[in-house]
Amino acid sequence: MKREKGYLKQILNSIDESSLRMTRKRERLLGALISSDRPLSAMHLRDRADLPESDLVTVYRTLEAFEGIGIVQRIPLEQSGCLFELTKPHDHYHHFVCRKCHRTERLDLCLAEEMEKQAKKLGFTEVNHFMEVYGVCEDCQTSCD
Amino acid sequence: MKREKGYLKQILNSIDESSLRMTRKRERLLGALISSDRPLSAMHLRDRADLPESDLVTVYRTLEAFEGIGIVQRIPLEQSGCLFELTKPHDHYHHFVCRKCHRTERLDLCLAEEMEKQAKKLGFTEVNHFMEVYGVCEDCQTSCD
DNA sequence: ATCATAATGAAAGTGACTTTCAAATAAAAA
DNA sequence: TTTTTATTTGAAAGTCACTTTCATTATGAT
Repeated sequence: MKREKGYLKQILNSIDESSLRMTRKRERLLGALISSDRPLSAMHLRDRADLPESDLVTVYRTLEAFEGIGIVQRIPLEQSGCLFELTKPHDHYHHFVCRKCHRTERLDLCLAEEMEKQAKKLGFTEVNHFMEVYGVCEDCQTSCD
Repeated sequence: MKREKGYLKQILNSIDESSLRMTRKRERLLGALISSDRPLSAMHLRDRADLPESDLVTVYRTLEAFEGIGIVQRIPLEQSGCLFELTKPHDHYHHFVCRKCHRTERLDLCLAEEMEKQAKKLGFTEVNHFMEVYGVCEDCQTSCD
């Protein structure tokens, strides 16, 4: 998960330009997102940000707010739940997700344009898309269970 | 949602070849799937099959069983829940899904091969993928809410 | 410092399944 | 046809991942 130069500055700018208030908790959560080299669940992010157990609700609200201003992307998991990752503002990615350990790799492939074209032909608006690939990563193949 | 000729016979064969027992409830549910021209939720399918409210659990179990033998596909919705549709055995499709009315259109586009190739390069096995496009269909654009 | 707006915390609520386990029923075997 | 065996069902409780409510507190623009 390589990040471009200037990436963080862009993220901070997005926050500044939004109406979001930067509280201590949000700073910690942002730090947790920045420090992680992979998408994490809300619960893992709460732990990584050293927030108390009861703050899960704040984590969800903050992630939703960050998603709203385009600096966080949500990766749906196969059965339920999702992971969150920091993105270059308003960018988006697709992933390979290990269904055992939830390790992810970015997929350098996106059909956005082709799909939007087809969607428009069918009369759909406000189009977005999900495309994720699930499998079992190398490490998990050898471990039993 | 055009269905090929011989489609139903293939589905019945799949059931015969499986270890699934064909009960009255399963027949009704299969009928509900066959008679619908679009993917439906478990609840809608229960209603369309005229099964009592309490039989939702049976509907889920049957859909899971049908999915297991490859004659039903699950279409995840954006926020939570999913729709189910009958498929040619072991085939799969991608969709445009209206996020208001859940009307779906098939998308004649799939990156399976390209993705599987990339997945293998990264060491992933047991790969599958999900790719759905969400938007608002023509009918829902004019209705308020 | 004031104040309008936004964020937080505790607790209850929600939706969509999923599990448990005993009772009923299919299909296979005798 | 009658057993036998495995599968299916039904009712009820449980689970998971959030989401809402609402009173309290904090932020940041003026």
